[in-house]
Amino acid sequence: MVSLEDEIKQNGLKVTPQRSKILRYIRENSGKHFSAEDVHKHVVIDNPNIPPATVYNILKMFVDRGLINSFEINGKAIYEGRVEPHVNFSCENCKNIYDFDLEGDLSYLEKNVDGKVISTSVTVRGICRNCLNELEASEKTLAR
Amino acid sequence: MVSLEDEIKQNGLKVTPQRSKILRYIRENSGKHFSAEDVHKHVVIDNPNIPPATVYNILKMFVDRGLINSFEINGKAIYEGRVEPHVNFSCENCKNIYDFDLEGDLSYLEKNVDGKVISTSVTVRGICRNCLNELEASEKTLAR
DNA sequence: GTCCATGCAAACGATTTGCATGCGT
DNA sequence: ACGCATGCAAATCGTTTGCATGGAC
Repeated sequence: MVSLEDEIKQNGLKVTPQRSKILRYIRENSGKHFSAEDVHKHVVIDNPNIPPATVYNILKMFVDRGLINSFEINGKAIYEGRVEPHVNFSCENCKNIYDFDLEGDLSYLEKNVDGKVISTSVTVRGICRNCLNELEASEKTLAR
Repeated sequence: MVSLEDEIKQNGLKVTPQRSKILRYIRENSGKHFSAEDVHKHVVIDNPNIPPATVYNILKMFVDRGLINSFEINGKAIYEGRVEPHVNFSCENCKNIYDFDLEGDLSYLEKNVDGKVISTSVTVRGICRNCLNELEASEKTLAR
């Protein structure tokens, strides 16, 4: 069994409490999505002096090493523990991000790509089910 | 036949020279990718006083109306005329973006999505063919 | 002991906002 | 003529950089 600390070391990085804590947080919430600020807010609890810059650096390193995944939406980088391709659905209304699975064996994503692939993200902008329901409800109210 | 100006009008927007020029530029270079700054540089030729802010506003409106597509990479918004889903391959080395086609009927992308889809982008980070070749060549040179 | 990581402050760059003027309808 | 669009300046926000101190190996 490979610990998070081993993973960090195996990628040529030194193990520090900050790095362990950040990787653990993202990995243990694999279906969730975090901005750098979200991660900073979490690490600050145990580590009151850690500046945002350090969190930004650590996150970027983890992405470069493939330890976590990231994509950008609404002008911000979003980090997640799920590294295999899936759909990140971004709701224009509530700004939440939801994961959905892709169909099939995923090879269709990279079949025509000429070059070396590091990571693949599918981002869908739209209106989520919750917001659709609420918008529908408020339209009915207005129509009364 | 629907002109670009008609398309703008049909989406509830007023037609102005700035808007026509921007939409035409992006649509006539459908396989290319533009940052807001790229677009601004082009419009400024005919329109020396147009501020970046106006270009940003126009681009964002076009995306919201589905007239063009956009995605974000390396901290910047990128605009393109191709609105149907395809692969945007971003080379970490040369920073160029290349289009590749997706396989099949594309329904696999949104099959599991619960909500209303506005747009779908597939972004692949990697190293492009050109850079792979150059990197390989320079490794051989070093090994001599 | 050496080198890399952290902590901190300041800078940066892409984008947004507010407001007066101008133009499309 | 009305209302939205443009032009302009300033502000905002996420992120990056430079440098001194501290901790991992």
